[in-house]
Amino acid sequence: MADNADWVAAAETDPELACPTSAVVEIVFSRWTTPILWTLNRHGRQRFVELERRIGTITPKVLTQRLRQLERDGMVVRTYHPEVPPRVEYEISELGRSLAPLFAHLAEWAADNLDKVEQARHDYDTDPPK
Amino acid sequence: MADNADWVAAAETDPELACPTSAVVEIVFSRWTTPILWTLNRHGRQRFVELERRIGTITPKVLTQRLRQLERDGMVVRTYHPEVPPRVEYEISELGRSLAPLFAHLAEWAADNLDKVEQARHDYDTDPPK
DNA sequence: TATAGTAGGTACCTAGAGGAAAGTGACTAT
DNA sequence: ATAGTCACTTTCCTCTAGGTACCTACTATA
Repeated sequence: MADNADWVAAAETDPELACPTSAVVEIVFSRWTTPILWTLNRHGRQRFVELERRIGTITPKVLTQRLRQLERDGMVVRTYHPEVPPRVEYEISELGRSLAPLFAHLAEWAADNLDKVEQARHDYDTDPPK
Repeated sequence: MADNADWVAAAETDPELACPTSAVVEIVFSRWTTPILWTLNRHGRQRFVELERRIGTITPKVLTQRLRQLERDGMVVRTYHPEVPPRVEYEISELGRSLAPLFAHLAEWAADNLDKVEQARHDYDTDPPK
């Protein structure tokens, strides 16, 4: 069903960019967005510092930037509690959750094919062309 | 089927990065790779300049870089014909073609949800929080 | 008194990605 | 003799994503 015909058909919708997925790739797969969405989906509603600690290597500045972007795109819902100390909670939106099957698909492809990529890299590096 | 359980199950495979899809995202969705793979899949085996013209805005330097990377990752097959002028043909590999359903899935999500993202952005911009 | 915790904001800096433009080599067509 | 083709390569330059470090206000705790 999701075969070559789908791909070709979808391509017709945006002939000028030669790739109808460019827009969605920028939204969904720009830097840090997958770990953030993944963590939010995995652990449910959580606070800024929890997110920061779970992702591990992200800096607060960048985490804020990405969360704002995801909020603007409607993928994440931010709830501010005006307390002291301040409390802010982030959760994935319905739109964000609608990516779950896609992410699962991606994870499945990775499980099936990542070792092939590794193998190809090894082959290329041990016997470089020309 | 591809629901929350899949997502969670996949997450268990790489606890340290908090996101099992990071690796595959870098391989498949790094800059220019989707337009290149899309064009290769759409128009079949083709030469460097054809690719260049179809993608439109890419520079030869970057196109070469991305094609090398895709070749190393086993997504693209390069064939060199030592003629004058030189002739090089690129085609998508079997591994690359195995991404087709995933890309179709992505295009489907885009068709269903891109306008929601647009709407969310508009709402955010016309009535910014706080 | 001073320190920690929270959710950021701000200023500064650097590395690296990517663009522009020209060059290359070997041959062909005019 | 000159120009053109192809598939790059090289050089130079810009831009920006992202990192480091420090700052904010307010309170509870030691």
